[in-house]
Amino acid sequence: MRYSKQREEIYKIIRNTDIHPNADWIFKHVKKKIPKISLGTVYRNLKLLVDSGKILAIHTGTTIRYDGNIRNHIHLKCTECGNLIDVDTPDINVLEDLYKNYEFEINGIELTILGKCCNK
Amino acid sequence: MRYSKQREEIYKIIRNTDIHPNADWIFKHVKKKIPKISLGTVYRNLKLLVDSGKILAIHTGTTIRYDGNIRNHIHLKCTECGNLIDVDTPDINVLEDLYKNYEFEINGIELTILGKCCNK
DNA sequence: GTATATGCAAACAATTTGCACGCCT
DNA sequence: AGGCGTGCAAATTGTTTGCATATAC
Repeated sequence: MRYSKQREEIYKIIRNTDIHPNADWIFKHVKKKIPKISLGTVYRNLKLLVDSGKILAIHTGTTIRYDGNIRNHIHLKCTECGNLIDVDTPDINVLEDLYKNYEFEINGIELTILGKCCNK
Repeated sequence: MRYSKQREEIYKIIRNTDIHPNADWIFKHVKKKIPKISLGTVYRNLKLLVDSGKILAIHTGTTIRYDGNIRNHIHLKCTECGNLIDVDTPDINVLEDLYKNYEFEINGIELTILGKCCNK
């Protein structure tokens, strides 16, 4: 993968926020630095960053959201405002143990806990 | 909510499968019973069924999938083929306890465990 | 009879892709 | 110089909506 100014900026933006933004939010923000960037480029780079393990894609709701924190963690998701709060994950080995009889090789988890946060 | 043949068939189909189908799969299957049904009707009824708590919507991946099993449970999701396997959930009270200091009122969870199932 | 549900098609939103050009290496 | 990355616009995919007609109650 070759260096690109666009990809670097996109990555920086994702690393520096905890709101778990979607492609459009990222697009609007990269534009401030690189006004001519196109939405297609944002999507292409997001895919590259996810595939290379630099960021995570969160499939919750209708749009894909992105997370610069690639440590295992859990999201508390507010059903009212969609807000996602990062919390620590219990050790993945506990899960391996719990489901060992399903012949399923665990390599990650996506846990979303639904409820209401203090904004509502 | 008034009775409709269409909604009844859609609900039956979802109850009688464990593949966690998406709207299009459901559409194709209802058509066998009700050939003139439209995709719009399927989507409208899926929303009604979700809102009335008869089925669950699973937001994992790019398309919404539906689940006729409304008991709390966890999905083992294969990253290769997208297959979802139902497994039991640890008591939700354990989670309430674990995250009580976030001022977050838990009312549900969506846990997807990623890995490889025995098809691959 | 009246209001809700339907079928159809058009609209919409999120994401992907083809192509000519530009810029890393 | 060569090839990967970009900008732009058009294409795709999944989902929603407006409207006239049909159907439950």
